[in-house]
Amino acid sequence: MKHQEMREATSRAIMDAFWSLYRDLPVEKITVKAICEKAGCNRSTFYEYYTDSYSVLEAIEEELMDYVRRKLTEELPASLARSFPEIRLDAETLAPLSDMYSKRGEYFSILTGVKGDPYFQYKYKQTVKELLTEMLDDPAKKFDLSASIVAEFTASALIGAFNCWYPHREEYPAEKYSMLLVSLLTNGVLPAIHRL
Amino acid sequence: MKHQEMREATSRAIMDAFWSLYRDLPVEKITVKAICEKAGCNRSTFYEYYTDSYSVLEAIEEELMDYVRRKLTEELPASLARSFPEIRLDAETLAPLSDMYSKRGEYFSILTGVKGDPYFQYKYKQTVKELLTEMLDDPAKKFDLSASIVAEFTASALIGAFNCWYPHREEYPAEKYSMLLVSLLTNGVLPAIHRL
DNA sequence: TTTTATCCAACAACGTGTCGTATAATGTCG
DNA sequence: CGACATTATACGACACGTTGTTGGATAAAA
Repeated sequence: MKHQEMREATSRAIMDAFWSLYRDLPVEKITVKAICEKAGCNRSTFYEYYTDSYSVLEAIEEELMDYVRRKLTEELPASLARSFPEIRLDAETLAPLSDMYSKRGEYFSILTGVKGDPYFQYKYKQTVKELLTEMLDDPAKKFDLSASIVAEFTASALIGAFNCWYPHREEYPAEKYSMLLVSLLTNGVLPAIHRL
Repeated sequence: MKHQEMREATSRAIMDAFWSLYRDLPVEKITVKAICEKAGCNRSTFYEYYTDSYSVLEAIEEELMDYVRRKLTEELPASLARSFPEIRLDAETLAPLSDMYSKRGEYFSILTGVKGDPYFQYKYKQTVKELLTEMLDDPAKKFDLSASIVAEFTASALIGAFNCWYPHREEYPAEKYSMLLVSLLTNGVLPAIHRL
């Protein structure tokens, strides 16, 4: 095997080992030793790739965020543009989103869950917020605190709702879920409660 | 000083020491040693009160949640009842909330922030969700997944919005903030964006 | 032949949790 | 009131595990 391939393979083995531990344990309980035993590499080797357990988590998050950024700032806007002139929030238009969640759902679910990483939530929300504020007509409003609060409100709501739905995605169809979301976003929470 | 008073004083000194460290550091960087140096007690003494650093955080959260529960399930419903027959979401009616946030705002801000504790967020959301689902007319809906998603959506949104607003509370009046929230809840996000 | 990836063993440093013991203040009971 | 038991805390010591580093060995790749 070539050296470059080996580096990537080892780096990935460490990431995967970390993740399989992270499914069950909080970060602080995950030792470098345990990671290396799972990854099948020497503990010294670990330190040639990462500085500590947390830096593995960061690397995983960074990789995921690259994926998210591609989906949210390239594929989704392109898909929305195709629905021109109106913005149709239907299954076809939102395909990049459902694709993203079906492929990486577990990562989101765990990272934003009870034993997750608040710093990931922060980064994720930042990206969602950027997307939302870019949709504003008036560029001056982008730095407005009200706009910022609305964006944060929305991003948090979407993440929370996803976390609630994801474990039940088998019984509760994705179609129904995204319709509920669209309704919540366009009409507000209070009307939705009375309509339940 | 009486023994009981001493116990409470020591316990509180440890909590306060922990919190003053927690303002700057993530939990995993907070050692029992550092807590005891700040609290001015021996490390052995620490273990007579708590099992580890995390259990101090839990105690702080538990105390805060008791306060939250009292505000949300006693004072707020009482205040809402006084606004009978209509539910007025004005400053006077929402006084228990603004009181809570002005007194414990820093705790919420840090615990639900970037270096915060996702488990606290979970517990906090649970309480908010309980409050929201209790407001439903039809008791059967309480266990409905849709209702649960709407509640989670709302609770997450409120927490996120608060975190965004809190650091700017001096420039951005609480009145304006709560009006924005009421508008977001009753009319939805999308109309609010166009109205910004 | 040189560079590179990994392995291995050993190291000091640090934090952890648990002891046993000491001491002083507090509470109880005759 | 005074003797005794209880309690909160202090102190020092201990074995243990994890950490991050280092120097040297091996084997494959360039």
